[in-house]
Amino acid sequence: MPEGSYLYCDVSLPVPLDQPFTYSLPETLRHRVRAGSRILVPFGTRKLTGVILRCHDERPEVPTRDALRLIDSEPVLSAELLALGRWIGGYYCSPLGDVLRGMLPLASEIRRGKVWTLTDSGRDAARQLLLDSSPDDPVTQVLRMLEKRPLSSAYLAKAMPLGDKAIRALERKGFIVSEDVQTERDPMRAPSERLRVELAPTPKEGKFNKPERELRAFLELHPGSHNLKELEDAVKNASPAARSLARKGVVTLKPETVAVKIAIRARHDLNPAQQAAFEQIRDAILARRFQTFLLHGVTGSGKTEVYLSAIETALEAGRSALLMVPEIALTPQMAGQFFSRFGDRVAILHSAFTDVERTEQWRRIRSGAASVVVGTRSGVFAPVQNLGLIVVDEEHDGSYKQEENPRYNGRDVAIVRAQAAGACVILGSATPSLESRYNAAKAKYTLLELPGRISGRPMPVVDLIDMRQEFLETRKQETFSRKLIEALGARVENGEQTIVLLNRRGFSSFVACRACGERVQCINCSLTLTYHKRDRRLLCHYCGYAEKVPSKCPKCDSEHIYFLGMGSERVEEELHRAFPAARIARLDRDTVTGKRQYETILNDFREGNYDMLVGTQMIAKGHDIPNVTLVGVISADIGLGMPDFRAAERTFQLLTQVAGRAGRGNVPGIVLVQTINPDHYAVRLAAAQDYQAFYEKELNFRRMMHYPPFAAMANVLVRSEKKEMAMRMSTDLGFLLNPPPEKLRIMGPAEAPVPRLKNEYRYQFLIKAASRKSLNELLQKIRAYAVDHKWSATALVIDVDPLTLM
DNA sequence: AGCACGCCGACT
DNA sequence: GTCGGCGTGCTC
Ligand SMILES: [Zn+2]
Ligand SMILES: [Zn+2]
Repeated sequence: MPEGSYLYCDVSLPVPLDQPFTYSLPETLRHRVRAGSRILVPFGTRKLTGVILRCHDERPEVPTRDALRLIDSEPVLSAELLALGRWIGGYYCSPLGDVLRGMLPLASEIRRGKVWTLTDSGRDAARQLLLDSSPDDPVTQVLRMLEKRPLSSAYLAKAMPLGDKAIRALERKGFIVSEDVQTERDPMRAPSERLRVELAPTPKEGKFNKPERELRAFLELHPGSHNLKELEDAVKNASPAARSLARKGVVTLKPETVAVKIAIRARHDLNPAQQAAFEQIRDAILARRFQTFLLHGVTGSGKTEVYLSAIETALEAGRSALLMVPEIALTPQMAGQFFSRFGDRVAILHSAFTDVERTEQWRRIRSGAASVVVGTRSGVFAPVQNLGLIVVDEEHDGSYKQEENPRYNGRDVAIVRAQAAGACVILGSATPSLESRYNAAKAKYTLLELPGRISGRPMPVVDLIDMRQEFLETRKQETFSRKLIEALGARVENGEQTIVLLNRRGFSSFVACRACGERVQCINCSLTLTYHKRDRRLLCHYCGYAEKVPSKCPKCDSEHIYFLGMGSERVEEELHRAFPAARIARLDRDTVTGKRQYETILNDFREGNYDMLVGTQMIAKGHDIPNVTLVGVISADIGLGMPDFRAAERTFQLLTQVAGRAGRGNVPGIVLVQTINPDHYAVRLAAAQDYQAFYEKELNFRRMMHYPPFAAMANVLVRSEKKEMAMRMSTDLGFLLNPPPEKLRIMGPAEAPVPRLKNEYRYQFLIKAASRKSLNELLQKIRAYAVDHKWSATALVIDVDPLTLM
């Protein structure tokens, strides 16, 4: 890496303008700038943090402004990662600035902070106003808050959602001023259990209060670093004392290293199938050859042991390894497996960590101190050196796809990164995505199969229950079939645990009027509101809008309101009614607001504090769901009716995954699946646990319809708050795309499946292309068209390789 | 995307 | 007359 002296640098900025900006470098920065470092630059009236793409001496045609400050002396993005970012920008049609922002260790750090301060005249005005104006006037409130201390605009916006106008009015009058601040994260803000305190090498002298003196004395007596929380037992008020001593330079605070205390776990011997799979992977790693493996094995077939052995091989060869897991699976238990095998060589990248902890993990990875990285989707950007292996567990999982810009798929980015690095990739799944499995069939990937469960554990027995037949026989529309009730009752009797799945949140999915047929809709979206009984309100699952439960029809005033469609909350209630003595827990987005509750509920279930676990797909995913003897599926039909070509695949995956939770030890589990589509191939073949048959059937459908993996696909959506605007954009784009270029099929313009969402009208085009190249060329043409016609940057949404078509 | 500038209705 | 609405244009 050349370290010369440069006059200019090209900077990528987090703005929707897909171009670099050239800045001149002041004397002090000329020899320090490097491609991949962050830099603070003036941009219009603002200051922005961008990433340096290139340093050079070529005077640009336009006049330049001076860069302000270099943030990193060492690049945060290596040349390898910069190149990967460029690839993502091109492939997924996203501005490079957006891509790079998402690759940085702390995306939040990029967001510039603005702090509002009262001016002198503002202080006078505040005193006046506080005397004679109403206290709930937003202007008065803002002044009162700022009188105590300056506040960040983010804080003000949160405290007063409607204070925006008041703030601007006050600024115009000169009562308040704003200042751009580059927020340096204050390490002292972390909770005490996550901090270690140590005496500074040359502690400064000064006046101290009692807790400060005691803490200092303790640290002199017990040299080394101590966990701050634990110190509080020995020294009263240690936490505030440590923080104030740190400010005075007497002690230093640093983040606690994430430590899970588990004894180094002995490695299991691999069974023959595992060994055979491992040997192929090992050979590729040792040959430093880029190769992608698809490791296909049912739940409990021992994929993890293969991962662990492969990672070990990479480490022994002096290379590092990256393990990607779905968002929901990254739990302490999951991390613990890796700590126990690889000790402190492991770094965990997790959104639940504080900024300080994440920075610390990131630093350990870049320095090479950590050579095994466990992370989620964005973990693919971990700054590992000398990458030898990337494992993508549950490769079919939807959480690898980012549903906002840049809309990349972490699994696919992993493969591109590995290819550039000459590394291996293992894609693991019990239900591989059609794309991956097809790539294996075409020999683009190497297929490795792990047949059956390890140590001869039996596969579960799956029974389909035809709910149409059940209705004919009982003449009653019940939630639970007689067979399921009986099976659940027997488990409660025996003290065995059960899992009950219904992949739909809430109590009932809509509220309707018997008199006029009206269904209560969201005011922002063309969707019905879901009834949430516990919260006594109707909720929109897409925009969060909520309203009270109506007692009469909002349209015709009739009081004959009824609730339709069943959700997990109602299943829980009906189970309570059917089994009053059973202890029941529910696991879905409504009972799990943070990571903590998820773990608490599962731990309680594991310890036997509950008899039944009801929930949505959350109870099917995740590695730490305990196995049970009975799994009940209330309705396999949810999702099958979705206007989405992946509906069958998703249903198959979900049913297969939840069935995998059945069976303990040598006792085969039982899975009872209720459905009104017992003949649908996704349901039938999931019950038969026949992946191969499903794959072939679904592949035929995709081939016939020119869907992936037989076409490269993109969803192009235009949106606007004004319906006419959205329609005009879609018709204009329709003309541009007509006639469609060679080798491209274009469906649209059409209303999006959700025509109005978050107060925006939406129209879409589905583009299917025989070649990647022709698809990308067309998409770039569409982008250029949008820029030429001055569409707002948010009006056009391009989703390459979409997972959902909403 | 932000943010400034600029041009028109409706309030002191 | 000013205040404040949001259309338009620019950012190295
Ligand atoms: Zn009505
Ligand atoms: Zn809504």
